[in-house]
Amino acid sequence: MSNQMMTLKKLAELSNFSVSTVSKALADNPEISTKTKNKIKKLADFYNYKPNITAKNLKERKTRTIGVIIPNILAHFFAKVLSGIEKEATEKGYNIITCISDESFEKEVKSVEMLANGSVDGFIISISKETFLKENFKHFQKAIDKGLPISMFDRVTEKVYCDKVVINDFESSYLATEKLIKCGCENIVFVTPIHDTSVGSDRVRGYEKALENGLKKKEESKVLIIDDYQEFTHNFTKFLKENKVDGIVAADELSGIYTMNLVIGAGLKVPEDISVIGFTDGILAGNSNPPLTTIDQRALELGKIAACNIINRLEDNQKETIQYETTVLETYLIERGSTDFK
Amino acid sequence: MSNQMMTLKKLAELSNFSVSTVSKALADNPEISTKTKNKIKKLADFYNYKPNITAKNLKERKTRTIGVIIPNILAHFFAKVLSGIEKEATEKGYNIITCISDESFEKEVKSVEMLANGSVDGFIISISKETFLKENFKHFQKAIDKGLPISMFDRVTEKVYCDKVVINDFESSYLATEKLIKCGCENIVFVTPIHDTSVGSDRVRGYEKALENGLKKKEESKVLIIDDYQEFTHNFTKFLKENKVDGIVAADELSGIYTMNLVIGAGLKVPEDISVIGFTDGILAGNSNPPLTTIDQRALELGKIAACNIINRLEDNQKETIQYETTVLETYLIERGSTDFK
DNA sequence: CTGTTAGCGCCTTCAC
DNA sequence: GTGAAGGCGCTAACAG
Repeated sequence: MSNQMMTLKKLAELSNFSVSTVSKALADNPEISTKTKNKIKKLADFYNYKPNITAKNLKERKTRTIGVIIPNILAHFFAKVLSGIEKEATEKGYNIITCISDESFEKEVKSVEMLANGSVDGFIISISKETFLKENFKHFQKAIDKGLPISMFDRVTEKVYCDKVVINDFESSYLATEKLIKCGCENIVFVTPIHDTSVGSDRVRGYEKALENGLKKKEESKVLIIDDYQEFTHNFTKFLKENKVDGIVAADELSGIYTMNLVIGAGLKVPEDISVIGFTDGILAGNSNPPLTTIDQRALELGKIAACNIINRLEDNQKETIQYETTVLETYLIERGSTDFK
Repeated sequence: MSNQMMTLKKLAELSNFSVSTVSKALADNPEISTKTKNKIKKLADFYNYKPNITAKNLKERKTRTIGVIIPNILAHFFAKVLSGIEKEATEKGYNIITCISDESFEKEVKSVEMLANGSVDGFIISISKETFLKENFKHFQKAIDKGLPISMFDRVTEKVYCDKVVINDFESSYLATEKLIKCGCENIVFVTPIHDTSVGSDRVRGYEKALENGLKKKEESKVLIIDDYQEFTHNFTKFLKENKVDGIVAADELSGIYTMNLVIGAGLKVPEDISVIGFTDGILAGNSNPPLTTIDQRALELGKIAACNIINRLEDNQKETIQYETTVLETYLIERGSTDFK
């Protein structure tokens, strides 16, 4: 904030009115005469006066700013959700302060605590991996107890009572697996870099259920967890040699593309030898070779709804009465070149 | 901001000390006796007291918040720069408010104006396409005149006098083109979706200069501008049929990948028939098929330096004396499968 | 119609 | 050692 800003006080001195008259005039208060209003408005305009937001915030005890805490911004999915949030927030006159937890519990806690000191009116959060591992959600509860509502998206937990928006991960994963089964795949593996998260486990369950229902002969599910891509490269290539695989469901976009490239690198063909489906309809999926069939994660809508949820909550006056809601978005399959009927 | 926050005043009532004593005690002011300090600190701890940032900001006339205005967050390059900014800012105790101009002049102006009312202490900006087209940079100058410094990155303009950080776009593009010439390419086209920007025109110049210096026979440069990808798909496919092309330099990552896919889609081989080089070492380039040779744009460092620039400026007291600087980062070529010696 | 006063929460003289 | 007072910039209740 600079110190050469025009203030009501200076404007009052310049115009020979009192501070409150100036304030009222600029607010178009009917108490003030048109003549005075015009005089003051002209002056304010001339000096390019803009009311100081910080002072206004202090007075009104709100900031019209939302804290957004996401695990990672390099994943296209989160970038897209963020753009959805930003758009909605801007339209409704809110700013967003973005913090990246980088999948770290500690950073997440710090970000919440730091922003809970009056910097924001509420939060939009997608939970970090480490937080799921620790099963420690106290920092969220503390914020809520302080009067700062939270709106969660995608990675959520039933341990915290607040508004949430997710896609139907179980069904989506079921759908993807079923699609592969219909394509004739009989040895389908599930690849996941997000095994510890809520969405990760829902997607595994959907995959397993689809196998259980769909395949004639009983086939055990195979879930390959990615902690480190280097390591995975080695392990998966080995796995491909030692096991029959004809279908892959990947829990996100990058792992889908990455796995597909490993398959191709191993001399196999996609989709002829192995079909691949990923999650998130991002920039990778549309531009890979072959293009990746995906479950659309509806990132923009997730962001929009998450923002609406928190803003409604903030602007609602009888806060106690409204129940918290979990919105579940339906998804659909976008068929591209990485899957095919055989 | 919630209304159930602990304040100095409440703490004063609870402890039977005055507000100023409580304030001093918590600030570890030596005037206060150790006994009182301990008593008050314990109480503050118990009630999880955190000083209200807004009030502090008003008092100190600063926000420790930086406004970041970028054209687009879905491009991996900008997401990466943003993560670099966020990291550096967080470490130095600053928050960032992010606005996405979406390449629109109007949104950019609005964002600057809105944040210039006391929401932020300064700006980090990468200029929108439309702003370059309009050649109107007054909104930046106004912010600076108000005492809000600006730090620009990547897309900059010499019309505004402020700190800047860029890569050596001319040389980088020269390098990329030269590389193709060394590979034996003789019909190299330049593809650009950012023709109107500073970086866009520098890269075209680098390409043209390299052609001029490197090719034996005089070959005219061919710059294909992408306004709309749909349209480009049609035009470029036609262009490929009607013209001899054996090398492509793309001004960013997506256009590189996209063009490569069009080449492959037309039945040609990369790199055997046509070599391709793009800009930005992003997630697309590393995972395409073949992987794309690129000029690394050093996004993380750009973000870090842009953040350092603005923070140094904000924390510097004899503002007048320090000259504005433009930092130019060297780049390097990351060779992958889309180029090859013939 | 206009001005005085008070207060949002914090910090910082200055007085006791 | 502790407290009272004033002010950051704004708004609003209350006088005049």
